[in-house]
Amino acid sequence: MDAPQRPPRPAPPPPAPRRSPPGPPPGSNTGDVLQQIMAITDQSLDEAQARKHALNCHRMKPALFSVLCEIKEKTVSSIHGIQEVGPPDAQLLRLDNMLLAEGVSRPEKQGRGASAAANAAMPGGRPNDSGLEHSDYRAKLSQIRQMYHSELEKYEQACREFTMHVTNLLQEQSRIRPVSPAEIEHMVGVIHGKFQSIQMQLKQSTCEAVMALRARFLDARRKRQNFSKQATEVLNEYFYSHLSNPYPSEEAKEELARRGGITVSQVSNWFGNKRIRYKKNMRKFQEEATIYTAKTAVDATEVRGSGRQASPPSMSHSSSSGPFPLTGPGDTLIRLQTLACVQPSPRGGGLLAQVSLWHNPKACGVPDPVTSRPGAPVVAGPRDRLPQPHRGLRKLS
DNA sequence: TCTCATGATTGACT
DNA sequence: AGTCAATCATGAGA
Repeated sequence: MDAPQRPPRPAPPPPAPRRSPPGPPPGSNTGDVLQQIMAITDQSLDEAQARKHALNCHRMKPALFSVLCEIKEKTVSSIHGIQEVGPPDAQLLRLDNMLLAEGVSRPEKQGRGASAAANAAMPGGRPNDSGLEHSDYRAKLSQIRQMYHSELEKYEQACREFTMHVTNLLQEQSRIRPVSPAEIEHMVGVIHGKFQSIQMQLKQSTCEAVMALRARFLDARRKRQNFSKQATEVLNEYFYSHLSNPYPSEEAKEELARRGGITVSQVSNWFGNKRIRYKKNMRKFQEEATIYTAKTAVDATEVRGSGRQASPPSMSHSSSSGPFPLTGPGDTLIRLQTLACVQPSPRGGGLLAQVSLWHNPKACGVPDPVTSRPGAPVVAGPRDRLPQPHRGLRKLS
């Protein structure tokens, strides 16, 4: 079909009925065309409706419509090119993968990923480590997940509604202007694309939130943070009340961790550090030892007085030296050493071995390192260490 | 800013 | 696997 010679707008292209209006035949000059247009605008509403109906019923209408659609499609695609269509976004994929790995993408019930991430984030990475931090992390992750899903649902709802609205609108308009199904589909694609970019922003900010959360918990493992006073007291109390054998069993460690609000790994670290530092510089710890052993003695007295146990059973049975009545640091060792000399253990190592290994490899008769030889390292060198009976003892306990 | 204390990490050892 | 010893890294106080 040849292009109309008159201006394309504002009148719809009525090829056939163009002949119907009275007046001069289709003119070749612009004046005639303008006059026709003016005539149309001057028509009453009824007349216009009638003409519209006539146009819709015209036998050439379907053919004309499809041709116009074709032309329009070509024009539109040449203008927009293929800018809307692109490969699946790699970044979006990455975000999806990360959210999936973090357990955020899953619906509310936590998946394995969430708990795995939570475990990984815990200091020591143990599933049973520190319920406090664990639950805190999970709670925050759950909050993020909830927000993410609620926002996602909102966006999807809005997208559905908007798509439906635009589709309806285009279908409505297709009665009066050339709108092909492909164009509607394209429009829907454009809308989805726009909403997808919004979704990506949502995913991105969710990822950021998760990363920040992880950083807070995961990096806390590397970042040194002083223990609370409560934790330090609990650990010190155990250490000084088990000075002859400061090797808590797994159960005792768990109990200490629970009471101090720290992890089992942290308890192990603490005891490792404490043993070494105590041995290296006993003089420095003398005051501390006095305080804590005195405290323990007071507690023990209270227990005897009330007939009740002050500390959990696992704390006292975890080490063979636990139940000894302690009144002071020096007193502790003297009593233990004396006892060890008098009563050698039938197991070969026994208390003597514990005491001598921890404080003095030469066992009895050696001055108490805490009281008599302050500052002097009694410790054997790293390579001439004696065997460690606590291992076997702990296995037996 | 310096120093000390202290929790965490690492490699070797048993 | 648990521990020791050395070392690192960082928080806290002077």
